[in-house]
Amino acid sequence: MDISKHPNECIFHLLTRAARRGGRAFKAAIEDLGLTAVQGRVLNLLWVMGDARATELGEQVELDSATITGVLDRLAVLGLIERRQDENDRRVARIFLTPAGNELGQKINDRVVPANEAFLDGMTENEVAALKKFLKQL
Amino acid sequence: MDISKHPNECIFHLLTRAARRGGRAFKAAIEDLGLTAVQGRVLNLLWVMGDARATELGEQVELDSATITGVLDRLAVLGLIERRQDENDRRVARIFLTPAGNELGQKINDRVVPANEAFLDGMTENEVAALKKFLKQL
DNA sequence: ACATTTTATCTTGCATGCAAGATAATGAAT
DNA sequence: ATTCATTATCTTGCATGCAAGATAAAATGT
Repeated sequence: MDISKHPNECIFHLLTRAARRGGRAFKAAIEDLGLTAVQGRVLNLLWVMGDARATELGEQVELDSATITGVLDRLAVLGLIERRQDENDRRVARIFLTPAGNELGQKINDRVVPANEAFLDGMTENEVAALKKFLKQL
Repeated sequence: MDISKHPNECIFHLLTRAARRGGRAFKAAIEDLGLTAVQGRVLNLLWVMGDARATELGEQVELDSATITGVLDRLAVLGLIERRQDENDRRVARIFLTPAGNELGQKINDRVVPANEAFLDGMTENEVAALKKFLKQL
């Protein structure tokens, strides 16, 4: 199949479409908790990691420093996280969950597995494993 | 593998990361032409389709009407496209490439296949086919 | 014909996404 | 110690991404 005349064969096109659909599905899964998809992913990631540096979170969710700063700002305003200067390296902003953030992080976590299953409905376990393997190596 | 403790197993996480990497790769492939990744994809799509309604373009690239409006605005300012009211249905904005847009659309198209190959380097043809099939059905 | 509903696009407001550059603190080299 | 390079974060400016709602034109129902 010739990509040049079939946009649907272009990997960039396909990845963008799939990611947007996934983003909407995840957003729908956590919408009632009052967070956007990105905020939810960052909060859940922090819940899994315990605490982390701002840049570390950004790397995990593939956001650059400019973007993660804004996301953390909003999570802080919502009272879900706290920024504390690292004692050993005062350049570092160490991020902690507040009790409210911890609670919400866990709630999101409880929904991740069902949301994944719903989104991947129709694919066999082997197919899902293959898809994930491909996505990881890109 | 338990997703709840391993963000890297979450399909939303994996799709977002892969799509962002793809976006950067595509952007790098067309950067010297002076367009963003989204603008490039829309212009190339229009080049393939000949002409199209605004909404039609938005559906293809998975952008909603609010977003596609802005993208088309910028492409129009750059002198690459023209908006003409459809004669049969005056609600419809029919989008046409200008000569400059047509030329640029083709240049982008010439780079799509090489950029795909570079990005998918390391995967076999069968793996690529499987990946695309999965992405299409999500 | 007229009111209602639907459709295509645009507008507004806010949240990413990212390039480029500013700032401050650490580390390395002399 | 002082200079230089590096690192972590933040700021600015502009381009998506999208919810909600406005607007105008077309289709539908009575």
